[in-house]
Amino acid sequence: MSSQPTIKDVARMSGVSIGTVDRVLHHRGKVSAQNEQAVLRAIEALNYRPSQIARALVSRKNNLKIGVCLPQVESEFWTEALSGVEYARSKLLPFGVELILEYTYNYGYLDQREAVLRLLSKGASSIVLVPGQGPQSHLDEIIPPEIPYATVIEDVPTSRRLFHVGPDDPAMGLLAGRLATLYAGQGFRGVILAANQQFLGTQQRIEGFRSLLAKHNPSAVILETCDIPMESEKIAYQNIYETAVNQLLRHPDMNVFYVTNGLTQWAAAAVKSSKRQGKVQVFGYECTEMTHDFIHEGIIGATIYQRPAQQWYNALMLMYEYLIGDRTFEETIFRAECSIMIEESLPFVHRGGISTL
Amino acid sequence: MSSQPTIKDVARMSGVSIGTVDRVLHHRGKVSAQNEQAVLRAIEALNYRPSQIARALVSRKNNLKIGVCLPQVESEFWTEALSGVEYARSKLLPFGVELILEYTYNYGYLDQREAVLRLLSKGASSIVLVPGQGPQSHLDEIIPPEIPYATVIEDVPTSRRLFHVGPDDPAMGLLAGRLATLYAGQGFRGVILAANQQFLGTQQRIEGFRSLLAKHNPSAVILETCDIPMESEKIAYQNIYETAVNQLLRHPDMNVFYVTNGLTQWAAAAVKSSKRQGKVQVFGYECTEMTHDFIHEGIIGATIYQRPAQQWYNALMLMYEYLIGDRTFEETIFRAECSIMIEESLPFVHRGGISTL
DNA sequence: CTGAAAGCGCTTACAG
DNA sequence: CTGAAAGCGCTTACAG
Repeated sequence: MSSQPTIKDVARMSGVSIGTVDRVLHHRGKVSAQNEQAVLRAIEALNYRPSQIARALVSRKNNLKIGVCLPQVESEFWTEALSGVEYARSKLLPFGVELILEYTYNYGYLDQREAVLRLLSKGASSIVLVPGQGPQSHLDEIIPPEIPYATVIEDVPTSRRLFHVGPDDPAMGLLAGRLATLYAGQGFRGVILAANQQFLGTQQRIEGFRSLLAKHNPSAVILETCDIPMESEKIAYQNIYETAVNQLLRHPDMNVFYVTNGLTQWAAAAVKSSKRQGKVQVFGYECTEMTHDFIHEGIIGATIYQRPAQQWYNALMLMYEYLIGDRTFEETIFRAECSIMIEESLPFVHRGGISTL
Repeated sequence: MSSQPTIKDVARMSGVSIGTVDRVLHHRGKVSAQNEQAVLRAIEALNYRPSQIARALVSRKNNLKIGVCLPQVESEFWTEALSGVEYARSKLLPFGVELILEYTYNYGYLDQREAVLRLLSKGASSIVLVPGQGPQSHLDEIIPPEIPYATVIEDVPTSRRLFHVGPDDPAMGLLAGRLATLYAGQGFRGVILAANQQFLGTQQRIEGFRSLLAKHNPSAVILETCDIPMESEKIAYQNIYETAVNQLLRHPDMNVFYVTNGLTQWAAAAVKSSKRQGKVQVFGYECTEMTHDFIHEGIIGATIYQRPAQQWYNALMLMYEYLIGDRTFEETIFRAECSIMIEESLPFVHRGGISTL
């Protein structure tokens, strides 16, 4: 029942001033080995934990700045990611933390370099970003070594990133395979529409999808795997739509589309316009108003929703906890919790936002 | 860009001391009408919001006490609920909020009356609880009108509860029906094991389950619906196990068990011991280490996991936000987000805790 | 290397 | 009715 020990208790117990306790707490300044030991012992003995509240109150004046960098493209996926950032901002503001946003406009790393420089010039002391495409080492080269950073959505495991928050792509592929198999059953004849095939995640999803079929639905046939060019999101819409239309014409007997990313709804639109609904069902990812409707209509059988807002929120909170020294990472990969969107599960999922409201 | 206004800014703008501002903020003490107006105007003009951080630091001594009342029964469901309460406690403690726990030992309302009285005598100024069985009005009678309260898991919509956090039972029934249909397909021959049939939620789940079958799997046959007595959780384990064993003997051609609650794993155990795995698949609710294993073995096809820890955490945070005057409720029902547990979705779900880690 | 002091934004006695 | 002061537990200059 006695209240938590404070820095004062530690100071008294170890016979030093609270200033010195603070120094050993943060490894800043010099402390004699003797005093350091005494303080460490006292912390241990009292099981002292610094008060986040007091820390936050003080940091009201230092103003921590976390830089955020994500693609600005016209899609609901990134809009939703942004809403996670905004939510984190509102939670962090009272703790004296400022979020600074900069955007990239394509998935390249040159663009990203510019964005990172803008963040740094605005005073960001740490960064959370979606890595662009480029050499594995590009993040380490772009971001100065004293700036801690973390990745979201896409990982660069060989970089010095502090941690990564993102989906488990191989598992997402397996799950998609299972759902497609459950709905399409034995007569499975599918076409894969693969966008962003240069991304490791896309490859892993396809691999997972195929391996589930191989194991649990051996009679399933994959008629074709089509690459969807993705220079921009808008062009990608058209590309996938047209590709889907063509595939439907080419394969009168197909009954499944598997789309490897959030473009799922456009393949569904193609199915609808071709009047093949009821004959062809779409499986893919993410959750928008359109996918919602297509699921109700039965054109989309299921999607797997990776909750980008939640991922961004989690990533920013983790970075904050790290910055205030409250958190270390033994495990550096944090997997997104995904939701299975089928007709009967729609009522359970808050679309477009954070679940912890 | 300029930082948040503080109480000092309000004081300066309205030409009074911060003490006076504080008085109007909390309607305590007497303030001249003139000064009160000035302060109110300044608050409005600056859009001033008191810092929760500073407030928390001051109230290191606990002023707020939230009473919590839940069943203490030997089951992983309630253990998990408790872990949500503990998590909320750890988050709330630094803000000077104390959670007081009292348990009920059966689902009756007389027992609950005692628990509530104990909470009140310990100084609870608000209550969050799982309503016991009894007349719809019993909560309003048990809990004094000046004490705000909220319900979790089970609702009493006609009471004056502030809000309710709980699962959407009809939808959970539909979803279970869909999952069973996807796995069992056309030759569906099922037995329903219904525990706690006196609960409205149980009835709604069964209703949902049946109606999905009627609509999407008309050839499905429900062989029997068995009531499982639930005097205590431990007795219920045995009851459902024995009932399942008997049903397996009676119906050599059955291939589905639908269990209406967290006892799912015991029906699965019966299937396993009868050596009917591969022939009979179980569908039901919640997620424990045992269900996890049974899903891997294919004995359980799917469960729907309502995340009791998350529900409790959400409910307590909502109550806190209400108490500090930060929140009003236009909508009073908050639906639990449920997860579909099938073999391929197991990697996505953190079992037993809070997802926002 | 170390300590004393100021201050983060608020609440709570205490004096007028 | 009102204001000035002390203090919640920290961090950050500033002096030794």
